[in-house]
Amino acid sequence: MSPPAVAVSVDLVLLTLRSGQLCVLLTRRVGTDVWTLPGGFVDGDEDLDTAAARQLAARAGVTATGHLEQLRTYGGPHHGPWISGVSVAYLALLPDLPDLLATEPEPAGRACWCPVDALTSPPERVLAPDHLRIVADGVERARAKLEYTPLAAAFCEDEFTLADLRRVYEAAWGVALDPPNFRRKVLSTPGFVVPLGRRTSPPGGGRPAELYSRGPATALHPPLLRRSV
Amino acid sequence: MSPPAVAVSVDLVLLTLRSGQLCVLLTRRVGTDVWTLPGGFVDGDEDLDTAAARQLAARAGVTATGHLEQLRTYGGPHHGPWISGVSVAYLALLPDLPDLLATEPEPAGRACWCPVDALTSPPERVLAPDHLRIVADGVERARAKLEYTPLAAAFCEDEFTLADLRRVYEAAWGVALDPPNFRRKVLSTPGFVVPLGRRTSPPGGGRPAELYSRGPATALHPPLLRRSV
DNA sequence: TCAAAAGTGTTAGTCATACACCCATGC
DNA sequence: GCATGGGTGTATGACTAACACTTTTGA
Repeated sequence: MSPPAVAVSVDLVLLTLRSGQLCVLLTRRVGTDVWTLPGGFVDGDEDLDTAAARQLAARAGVTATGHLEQLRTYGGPHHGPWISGVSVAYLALLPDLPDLLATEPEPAGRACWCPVDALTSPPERVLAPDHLRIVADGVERARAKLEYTPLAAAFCEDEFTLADLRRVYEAAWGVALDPPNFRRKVLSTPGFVVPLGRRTSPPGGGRPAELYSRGPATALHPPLLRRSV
Repeated sequence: MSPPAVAVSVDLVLLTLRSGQLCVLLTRRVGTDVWTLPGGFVDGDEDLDTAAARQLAARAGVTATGHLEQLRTYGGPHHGPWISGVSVAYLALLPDLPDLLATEPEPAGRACWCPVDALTSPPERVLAPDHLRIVADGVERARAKLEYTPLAAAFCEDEFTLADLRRVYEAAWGVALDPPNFRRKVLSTPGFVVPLGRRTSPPGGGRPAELYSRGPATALHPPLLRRSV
């Protein structure tokens, strides 16, 4: 007997930082008020990772910058009306893309960056419940990975200051970090960031900050624990 | 147009500790010398998690004890001959099951616990390359999760001593841990283990050790870092 | 009585935290 | 000058690592 075949789709949890808030990209289904994650079906001849990268390029116009990883697979008859068959969720961390809504193919008003805090307690924007679960998993994964990987830099531009990096942690964790200690911690972690030898002036005055780019490390030793900076 | 449909299977990375070695359950394909992970197709009307639990019960005769979580999903045309369509891998951590080979439905010689070190450098047992990748991902996930979750206890029986727990870490990480410091670390982590008030004698003499059971914690604060016990 | 394993005590070194202070720029 | 933010110094406290030592069993 031949095995049962089901449709496989890829859904993206696209996270970025806008105005100090962690935001996720949502799209509105045609003719409804229901917001969902961007995504689409996997082509028959492409890899899952390839399908996710294709969706990311189509939705955000991004290929090189940022980070993309598989999050989790959801599926089965109990996962709600918006997941049919099996859904492979991917998590992407991107720097702020101010011109995103202009470059994507969706008409205006059909996609938006929504602060993740606005999805819960009480929700200011209604998301399909199965997709809400996926967003929660993605946010939790991102928050956890900030601790022991250098992924915070994926939220920054290619060149960034340590204050930029610190603001990523502060926005994602909702805590205030001590700038001097944060600086020491990051610089003492091999391969986290590499200094560029140039400086940039902060808006509104203040001493120019050194510029850094992402380092070669894939894990942080020691980790930057949430309660220890 | 209707979306392309593919077959979805669930594959299990079943880890346990045997004689102080981290081992994975492998099955041999009929009429070949190729070893693969146990698994099977997902039924049309069942959840992915349900399908994984069903496979686990069928393969190891286990339902209550141990830990089962989704690992990752593999798929696409470039993932080798042994994955057709999409494969959702699950990771299970189990206590040593001495009677496993007797209770499973496979005939003798068709399934075995294989030390994970015997799969690499140089391999003593040949595993399908795509499945080797899945095993590596599962082992890495397990090793990492020992640091910041109480999952080490999933490798132990329902009642265990701190020495049992310590041997899990030592086997998984390949390091020797200082028993006094390990004891202090575990007992000072709230919810990791709960004392039962009873004791058991170690084989071959020695002071009886206190018995513990798994605690309610789902994460370790602070984590039990690999280089810090 | 000896070996083995559990458990306690202790100390030196390391690291995190908090905060005082200095530097460099815009206004 | 003064506000603002970047960056350095430093002392206190907490925690880790290493190991000496005691306890309790089997042989």
